[in-house]
Amino acid sequence: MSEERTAAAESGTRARTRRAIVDAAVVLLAGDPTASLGDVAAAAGVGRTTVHRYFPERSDLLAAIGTDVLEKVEAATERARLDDGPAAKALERLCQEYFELGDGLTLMFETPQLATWSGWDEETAADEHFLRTVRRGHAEGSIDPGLDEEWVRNLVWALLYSAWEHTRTAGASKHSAMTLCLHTLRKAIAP
Amino acid sequence: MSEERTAAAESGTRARTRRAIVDAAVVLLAGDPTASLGDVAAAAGVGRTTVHRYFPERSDLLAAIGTDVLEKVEAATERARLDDGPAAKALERLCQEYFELGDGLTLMFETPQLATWSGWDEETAADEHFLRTVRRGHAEGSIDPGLDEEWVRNLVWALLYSAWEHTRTAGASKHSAMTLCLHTLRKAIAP
DNA sequence: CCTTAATGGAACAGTGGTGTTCCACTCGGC
DNA sequence: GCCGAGTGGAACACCACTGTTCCATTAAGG
Repeated sequence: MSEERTAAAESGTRARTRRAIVDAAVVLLAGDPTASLGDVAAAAGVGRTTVHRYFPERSDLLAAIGTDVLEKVEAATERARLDDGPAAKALERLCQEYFELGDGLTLMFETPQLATWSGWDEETAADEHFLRTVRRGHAEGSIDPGLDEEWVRNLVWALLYSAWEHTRTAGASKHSAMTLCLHTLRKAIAP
Repeated sequence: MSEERTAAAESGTRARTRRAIVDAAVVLLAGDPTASLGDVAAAAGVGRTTVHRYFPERSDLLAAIGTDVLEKVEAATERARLDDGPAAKALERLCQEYFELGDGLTLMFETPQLATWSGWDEETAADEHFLRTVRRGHAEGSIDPGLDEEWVRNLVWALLYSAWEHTRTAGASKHSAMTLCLHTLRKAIAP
């Protein structure tokens, strides 16, 4: 009973290789969604054959990436403790957590297909929690009631994406980009 | 002296066909940047051969799209009369003009390669005018001096993209999306 | 140390988009 | 009605990526 299970539990080595491939793919595909599997393999430092061993088809890799990013989003959402304190402050904390997703941010933003690939067709727990928090902000008066939930969600993602791009193009530090992002968000959602 | 010139002047029919192809390509590629030339031809209602007749290589079509969108951006920028009145108001007018770009907006936002394809490698007149207006806003006190020009530019594009997406996903009307966009921009850039 | 897991590389067939050529067709205007 | 510009479609070679198989080599780990 040391190993196997329904689908999980891989030998340490395999788990590590798998991670290397997924991580490399995230970075590479964020920059160029059409990158070939050969490129991914090279970036991950493994042979193309190995990539196919772990992900028989391209779509399998995409699905794995989707699941991976989703997990990170869910984890970040939990860390933000959305139910604590004023809703507006909660969204700021969420921004800081999400910002750590880095290139995963770009993928989420420009490749909504990833959503369809992996499990989450409909609303995810994180998304639902987000929208609920915005409504709480409307009720308690810390978020402009003129901005409906979906718009606030779009806004937050757009700001995060902009901030991430700002570090890549304007060469700004992650910290200063985050400061601008939070500053802008705070003013935008204030009643 | 009825026709030809350095590069312009096509027989009315050719000009119309050309437009149909470029317009269809903008809409199609905004939705899926990997769409094949066959798809573009079908969307434009012409044969694949015809597409190649006008644009020998795929990159030629991309360049044409880049030029086309760029022209529209420049025209929209002029219509916004950035030098009139308070800079903050000028940016709001610019937003409204840019919003009319529709799918061109998506392309500009997620396909910065288009910039490289066509002529404008470096700063364009529109971009320069935009940054100058932001600086004017800083000086006259209508724009938050804590937000540097590049960030404001990123912000405006991100808001526009979000608003456009908002009409496509949340099914919002163009008008309500624009209202949210302007409302958010106004608060975000206020000192 | 020795077995097994894990890997890399070569070689292959299949696929889909690309770019080209050629020819027949159809308009619109003279 | 005629003519040529403009077009569509078929057929073709080409190429990059994909997905598969097989084998030799390496690293892990008991």
